[in-house]
Amino acid sequence: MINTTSKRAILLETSLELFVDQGIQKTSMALISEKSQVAVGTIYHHFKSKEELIEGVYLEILESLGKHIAFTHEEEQLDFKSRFDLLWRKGYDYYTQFPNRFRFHDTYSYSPLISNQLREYARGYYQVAFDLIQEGIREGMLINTNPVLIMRWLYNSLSTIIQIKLNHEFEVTEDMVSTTLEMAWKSLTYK
Amino acid sequence: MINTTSKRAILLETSLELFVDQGIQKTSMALISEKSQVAVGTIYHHFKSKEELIEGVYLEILESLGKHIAFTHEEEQLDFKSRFDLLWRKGYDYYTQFPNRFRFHDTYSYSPLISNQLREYARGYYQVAFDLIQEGIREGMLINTNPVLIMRWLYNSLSTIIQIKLNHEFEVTEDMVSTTLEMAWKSLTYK
Amino acid sequence: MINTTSKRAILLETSLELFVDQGIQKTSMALISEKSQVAVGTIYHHFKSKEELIEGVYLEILESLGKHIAFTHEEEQLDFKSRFDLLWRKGYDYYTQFPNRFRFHDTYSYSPLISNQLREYARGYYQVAFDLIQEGIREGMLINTNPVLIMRWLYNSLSTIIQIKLNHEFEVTEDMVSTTLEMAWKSLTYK
Amino acid sequence: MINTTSKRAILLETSLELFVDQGIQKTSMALISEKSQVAVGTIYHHFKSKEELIEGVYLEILESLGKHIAFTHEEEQLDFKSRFDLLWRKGYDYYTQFPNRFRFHDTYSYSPLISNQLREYARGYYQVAFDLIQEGIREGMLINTNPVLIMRWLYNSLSTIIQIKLNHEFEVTEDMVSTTLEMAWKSLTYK
DNA sequence: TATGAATGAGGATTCATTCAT
DNA sequence: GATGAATGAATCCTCATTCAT
Repeated sequence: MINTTSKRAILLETSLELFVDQGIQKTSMALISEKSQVAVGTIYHHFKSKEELIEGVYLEILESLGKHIAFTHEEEQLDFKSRFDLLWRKGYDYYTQFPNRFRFHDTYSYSPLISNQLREYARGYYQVAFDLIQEGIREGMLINTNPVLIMRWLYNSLSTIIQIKLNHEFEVTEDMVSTTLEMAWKSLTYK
Repeated sequence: MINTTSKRAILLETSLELFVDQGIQKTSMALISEKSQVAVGTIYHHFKSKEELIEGVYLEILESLGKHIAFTHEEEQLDFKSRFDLLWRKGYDYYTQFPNRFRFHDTYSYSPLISNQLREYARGYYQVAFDLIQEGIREGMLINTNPVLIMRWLYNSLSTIIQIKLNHEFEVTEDMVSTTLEMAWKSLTYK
Repeated sequence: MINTTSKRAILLETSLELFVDQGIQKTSMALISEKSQVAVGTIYHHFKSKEELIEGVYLEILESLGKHIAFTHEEEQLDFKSRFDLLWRKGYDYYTQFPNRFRFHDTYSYSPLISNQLREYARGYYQVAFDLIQEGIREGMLINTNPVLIMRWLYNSLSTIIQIKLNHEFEVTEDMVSTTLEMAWKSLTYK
Repeated sequence: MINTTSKRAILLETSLELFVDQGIQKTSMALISEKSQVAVGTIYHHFKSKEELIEGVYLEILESLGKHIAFTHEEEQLDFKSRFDLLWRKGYDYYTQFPNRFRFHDTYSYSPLISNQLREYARGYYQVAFDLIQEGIREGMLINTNPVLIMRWLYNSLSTIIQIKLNHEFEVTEDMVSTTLEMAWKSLTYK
């Protein structure tokens, strides 16, 4: 049983790497089999189809992200701005720690390979972010516009700095990261 | 001669549509041939390979964008904030007018299907934006951080609202658009 | 396991036949698949490419020839002329028994479809012949000229009579075969 | 008219070179067009099809060979052995002077790309050789075996030394050439 | 569960040939 | 005659998926 879990994990990890490096469609099941040292037939024991494997990768990323950004009981007690910063930083940490997960999410989350239904379902994993945004609006801390817009805006602010970091376009200093966070905050608050 | 030009244009347009609707890799040359009413062999007469066709689509979009966002001589005379707004609005107009071009750019510009070299080359088409950003920093109108970061930030601000509009997640009002623009401006200026 | 071996053999045999009958290039993989009752994909399971299949046919022929012409321990004891005749006869037998193998070798062994490297490698299979030639020269039984020249000369002597036999240009009698062998011997010896 | 002739000649020469270098089937009409600087359509003005172009190359070679090996009136007066040597030498000269013609003939004259009918027809070009052989048999200068066998034997003797020369397997000295000629003569005569 | 040989539809690309200019 | 854009059948090869072991 432990082995099974492990094979599934190996497959997800190998697939993620190949998907990101050469694109999902160029990555054949045979290649995944070879790189992961798992027979093709075995892959199909764990995932009914390539589509399900892709979905598996997607969900794994979001589930893991969800766990990473969840607030502890203590953190829940912090004031709004602190939680806002904390959430953003947690997202930044997560994607920085797992660059391939970021790349996958950034490239494929809006591609035709991920169904709307799945995207919808995955929203649950970052409900915490939505809740925070809605609280902010309700309490007058954030500007009163559509939460979906704010959600995307926040993701894009994260994405901006992480893309630069991963593409090595120039060195990203801690200063720059906090600048970016401040840009996000400033743009979402009144004056 | 007119026909030749026209065939190339038809191919680019049809390809763009199919690429965006079903993904580049799922779009076969045979399908492009069928939808565009141009024989497969003829496609290869105009584009050496599928790869070159993809690049053609990419460059066409950016070249056309470049023309659209260029400032007229009169516009050049406007003050910084006016030009900042104008550029953002032009980008918004362009992508709103050509939704498929936006979708293509947003989905594929950072995928492995577009080479770094090509991306580099295409940068020339939106040099205008870079110039404006650099002027803003120099003149103290924009915060003093890396222009590439600001460039991406601006693109992401545009992308945020356009994605929502195109995905019909909710109705996007003119009010919302100007709010987004203001968010971008506010985040990039001192106080 | 037996089936696997068998499929490879069937493919080599079918390919040989088609290559000889209609030319290598006119023989499509689809046709080989059809005639051999082996799916196209399966062919590629056994041979990475058409090129490798061609090489497989070539090597199979030479390897089998090599086994056929090898001297037994007893034969090794015979005098030079006997072994010379024996080798030539063995070659004649082999190619007469497997006409397609002769045709393939005769048509393609010096075509651009067989790489120099492969040709070089295959030389090992008829090292026996080279050894005999060198012994003959050393012992003064054969004229003292380059062994490669003699090797080719011998092959061409064989080829002459087999071509005629296979093309049915006229009936080839045992008398004619031994005449040809004597022509070869006479031309390679002093007086 | 002079230009026309010239284009035809250029096409034949270019085709020959490409056929020999990469194989007939791998040589596309487009490539011939490019290398010869003659538009594709123009090729089809001179040759109805690729097949006819191949035949053109084949016939050109044999016709030219025929002219080269023809005896002058004076040469006709020489004794048999002298004419035998002369003919062999002329063949050797011709193919040495035009290596590609040799390679083409050697590779393709017995391939399925040259029809039996054409081969038959081309025989006329080297009738001179047949005549000499038949005279030799009649006069008791050559062994009494089938002339076709002798014809092939002679061609193969030529081919042996030319192949070695062209493949640069080792340096071919004049000594070696005359040795080869002597081998051919010795093998075809009584004692 | 695990394996990997077998499958054949489908993909990108080539190419001999035609034809309007 | 000369040109080269246009054609679409045919080619080599890939690949998701199945299944007997």
